[in-house]
Amino acid sequence: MATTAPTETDLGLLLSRAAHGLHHELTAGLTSLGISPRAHCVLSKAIGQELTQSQLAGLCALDKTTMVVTMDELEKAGLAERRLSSTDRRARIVAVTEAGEEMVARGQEIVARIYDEVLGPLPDGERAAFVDALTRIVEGRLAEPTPCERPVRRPRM
Amino acid sequence: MATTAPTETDLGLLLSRAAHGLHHELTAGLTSLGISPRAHCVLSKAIGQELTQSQLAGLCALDKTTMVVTMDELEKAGLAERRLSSTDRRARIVAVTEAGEEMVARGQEIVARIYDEVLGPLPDGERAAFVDALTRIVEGRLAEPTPCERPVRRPRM
DNA sequence: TATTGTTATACTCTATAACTATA
DNA sequence: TATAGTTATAGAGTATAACAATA
Repeated sequence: MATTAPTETDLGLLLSRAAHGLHHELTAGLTSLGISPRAHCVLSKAIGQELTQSQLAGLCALDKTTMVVTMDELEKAGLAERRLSSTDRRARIVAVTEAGEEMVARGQEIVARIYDEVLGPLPDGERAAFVDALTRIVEGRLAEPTPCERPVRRPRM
Repeated sequence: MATTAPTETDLGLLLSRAAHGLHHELTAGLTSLGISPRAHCVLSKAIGQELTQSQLAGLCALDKTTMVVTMDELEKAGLAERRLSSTDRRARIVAVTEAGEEMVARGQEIVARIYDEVLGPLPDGERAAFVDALTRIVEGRLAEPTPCERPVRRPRM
């Protein structure tokens, strides 16, 4: 009957399931607004700022070509605009429209509720500690990725 | 100068970056053994067990067709075999070969080292709490995904 | 020469659908 | 009728490459 040792905690699987599960919830929750989690993320980080597409891509961990696609969507939906930078004529500043600000506001409500539900299993006192720990992990060893022959693609957002 | 409120913690982005970052490290670390994180995960969970492909797929959060592909790889590499179940003639039991056991042992060393490095930014006392919290989150609200018209694909593994 | 943004396209990879065999 | 596994293929979506404009 001696089955082998109960597989030790699989951090990779845990994080993968958590990220995918949350992404799923965000996708489901935001469909009522007709916006993707990625578009919402870009929009919410651009609001009230004067960021170029590449700066925004960096903040959202997106490839620059993926940012182009995202901006195309946002512009077509009238939620954001590309404006010429006054200091660098190559760059485009991402400006959020009024409709975009409205969208972010409504999106944030949904997103905040989902975050709250997802963190629900943790006692109040532990939530901040968890998010803080996760932040430190992301900014730690993972911030300087090991070079890898076969590039590892970003997950869907 | 009043830039808008510093975007509140973006749990989605954090988890996405953590999962992707770790996946990247695992991929880079395991290339020396010629095995993918997914194959290692399947192998490590099958070892010493008598699990069918679909049971294993459930444990590893894989689609059954993805499991077929993975098993094809593992079998071709001589790391695992499909055996007929003695109780259900439809099912295939995943058996890990000796070479497979050796591979898991070597892989676990690498994976354990990477986990240790990734959790490095956390003080010793917090690591277990973090993993525990993450586990509860995954087993909480995220365990019963909200129905969603547009199915959200699993991330790459 | 390096960088921003764009376009077009190639590639990776998961999921769907259809099917067989068995329960 | 439902499930395990397989095959083939569609489909989604990110990354690569090449290019134009500018720094």
